[in-house]
Formats: sequence, C-alpha cells, structure tokens
Amino acid sequence: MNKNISDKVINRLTLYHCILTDYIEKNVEYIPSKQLAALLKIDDSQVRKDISVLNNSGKSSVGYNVVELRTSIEKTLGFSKNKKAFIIGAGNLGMALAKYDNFQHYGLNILALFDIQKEKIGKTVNNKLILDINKLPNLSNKSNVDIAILTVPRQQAQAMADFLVNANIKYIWNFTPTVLSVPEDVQVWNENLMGNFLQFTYNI
Amino acid sequence: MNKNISDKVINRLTLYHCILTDYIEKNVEYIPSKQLAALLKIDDSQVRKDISVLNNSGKSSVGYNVVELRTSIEKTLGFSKNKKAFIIGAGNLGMALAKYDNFQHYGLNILALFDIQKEKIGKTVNNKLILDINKLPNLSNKSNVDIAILTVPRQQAQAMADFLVNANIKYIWNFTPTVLSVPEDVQVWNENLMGNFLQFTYNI
DNA sequence: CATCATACGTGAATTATATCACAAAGCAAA
DNA sequence: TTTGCTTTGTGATATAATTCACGTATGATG
Repeated sequence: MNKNISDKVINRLTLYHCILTDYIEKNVEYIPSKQLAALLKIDDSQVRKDISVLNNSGKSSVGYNVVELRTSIEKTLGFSKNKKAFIIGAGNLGMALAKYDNFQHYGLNILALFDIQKEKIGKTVNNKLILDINKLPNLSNKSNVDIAILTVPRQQAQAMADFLVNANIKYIWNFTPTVLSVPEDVQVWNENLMGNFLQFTYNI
Repeated sequence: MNKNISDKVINRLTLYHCILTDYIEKNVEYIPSKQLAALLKIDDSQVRKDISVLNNSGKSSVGYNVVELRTSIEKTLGFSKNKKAFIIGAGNLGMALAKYDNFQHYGLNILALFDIQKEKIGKTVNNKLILDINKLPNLSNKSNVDIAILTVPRQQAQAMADFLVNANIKYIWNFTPTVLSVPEDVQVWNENLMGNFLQFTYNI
C-alpha cells in the first residue's frame, strides 16, 4: 500500500502536473509555488504543503525545478505502473475513450472493449477489438485485468456491475449516472459528468 | 445569485438524484436517509444535513418521498434552467458528448460544435452542425451562449481559451489536461479525466 | 561581502466538513 | 391508546483542510 495521500492533494498534484508539462514545453526551468498557486487560484502555502508529500525539494528564492517536480509527481502517483483495463460498452463514450491515446501517458492501457450488440462485435476501434461481453470473465482472468471502464446505458449499469464483480473486476470507473452497489472489496469511482456540470453551472 | 451551497454538498445531491431516479423506476415511494447513506458509504446524518438545504422535509419513521425529494434537488440545482452551450473541438470526445442526449435532462442544450479542420465543417453530429471556429464570436453573441465545452487537443487549449474569452464566453468546461489561464470573471471547470483516474487507481 | 528580495518549509490558527448523540415525531401493533 | 421501534432534524463535538505567519535559505546587486 502506498503512502496515504488525501484525494484533494492527489487531485491538485495532477493539476500541477498539467502545468509543469506546459512549462517544460516552454523551456522554463524553475517555477515558484506562488505561480502554481496563482494558476489554480489557491494559496501558495497549500502548494508547498502538497509538494512536501513528494520526495522533492525546492530552492529558496528560485522555486521548483519543473522537470524534477514533474518526475516526482509521476513517481508518486504511479504513472509508470501499467494499469490494464477493459471498456464496457462500445457506445459513443466508450469509443471516444478507446480512441483517446493520451491514456497511455498515464499508465492506462486499454486492452479491449466489450458489448452485447452482435453487430459491433469483431470490429476494432483504434486497434482494440470489440468483444462479446461473455468472453470477459475468461479474458480478465487470463490477462489479469481488474479495471473496468463502465460506459453502458444507465439502465444496464447495475446489472453489468454485478457481472463485472462476478468476473473478479475490482475497480470500476463509472461513467454512468448511477450509484452502483458493489461488495466491500470493489472500488467504484463515479465520474458523474452531469453532476459536475451542475456543480459548475449552479450559480449561472 | 443562488443560495450558497458548497461543492461537496452539490456533488452529493447529484448522487442522491441518481439513486432517486432508480428508485422511482422501481416504484419505491419512500427512502430513509440511512439507505441513501449506505449506498454512498457515508453517514446518514450527512444525508439529512445535505437534504436540509432543500426546501423539503422527510417523514419520521418513513423517510423521504422519492419523487418530492428528486424534484427538490432538480429545482435547487437548476435542472430546468436552459443552459445553452457550444462544443469546441469536434474530435472523438467532442463528438461523443454531442451524441450524449442525456445532457438535455439536466438542462444542457448543445447548439453546435466548432472546429478548425475544413473537412469537418458543414457536417452534422446528432443534428448539430459543425461550424468554423471563426463563426463563434458572432453566434455566441446572437444566441446568447456563454458556456463552452472545450475538447480540443492539449496544445491548442490555452490559445482557444483566449479566443473564447474574447468572444465573451464566461464558463469553460475544460476536458483538456490543461490548467487554463483566464480573467477573473470567467469560470473554468476542469474535468481532468486522467487526474481522476490517477486518484482512483492510486492505491492499486 | 553586506544588504535586500524572493521563496521554501512548517508549526499554529482558522475555517470547513463530517460525525455523534439525542429530542421530537410518526407509524405499527397489541 | 399505550408501548416500542424507526427515522427525522439539528445543536455539540470531532476531524480534516486551508490559510497565516515566520524562521531559514539562497540568489542578486552594488
């Protein structure tokens, strides 16, 4: 088990990572906490506290070395761990995610998609096969996959989650607007797009 | 301006909404806070506190009327406000979002997509036209659109954000792995998919 | 090399969020 | 209608997250 870092800190670290990637492209060498803070509209001491969980140190009166800092974040958050996953549901969103090559930079490797519609099965998306959902238990076992990206229609979400749990899937990245009911040892991350949108636009 | 409700509360309200929708379909009439809490693995008093910000009241020894509660949530979070938006970038993700009809249930109305690639312009996705990005300022002004859903490649994100700000866009739903720099009066919501994934899989 | 300005690192103080605990209300059943 | 059980609503308490404040380090400048 990793060092315990709260979700909020991890989330900010990923945002720092985005900024650092930009700065590296721009050939900037150092960035002070104040600047990171300004971009995220948070306090600079917060930035320094977050960074203090990494094994990284900044330089007085200069700031942080962007390359080193980015590497520290990648190391801590496990960018280089190879995380294999299946996409469940080859609909619009599932297809879009399958085509999103950026995932690989973050260690996420999508091996295949699964669907129930016979006419989709056998086709490929971005070199990834769409397979019959019934083949999943076998394949997840053989390829040691325990992450599923759930993009099926809302009405089928819980039934599919049950199926996945039975197939020994332990992590479900849930893109359906559903609160899934799963056993203790299975983790669900609700992407909850519309919820986020409502949060975002609440004050409009 | 709306009553002030913290992001955390709003987020949970949207999850309650998902659960309630399920329960309504299952023809359940009442749900106790304890049950909502169990599904989200939180404390039941938390659920009651959240609900207390709505103008809704539960019944002792019975729970909350699911239909009433859902309506209260929708009212408070502004489901019925018509929020018009443009999708910027007709790539995989942009297209997928354009096809995602579920948005309408939440008051989000996507009027059109915009892109720079000439070969995409003029085509339609789910009855929405893909237009030349240069037409945006005029159209956003005429149609009174101030929400943009940003799905362009990372490298173009900041430049496009600048362009949008100039076109008087005030809300940017940012799907690019970038921290955008915008003026005070412009709101950005970072969807940060990969960041969420890393949070989710941090302990794997 | 002395002075000034900048920026890190981190305890202390503050603010926000979540949990506890219990009075009051309402249903069910004898 | 009385007793027992369940559940709400909410102050009090506990925990978590953020901001403040300041000592220390380092680079720049005259």
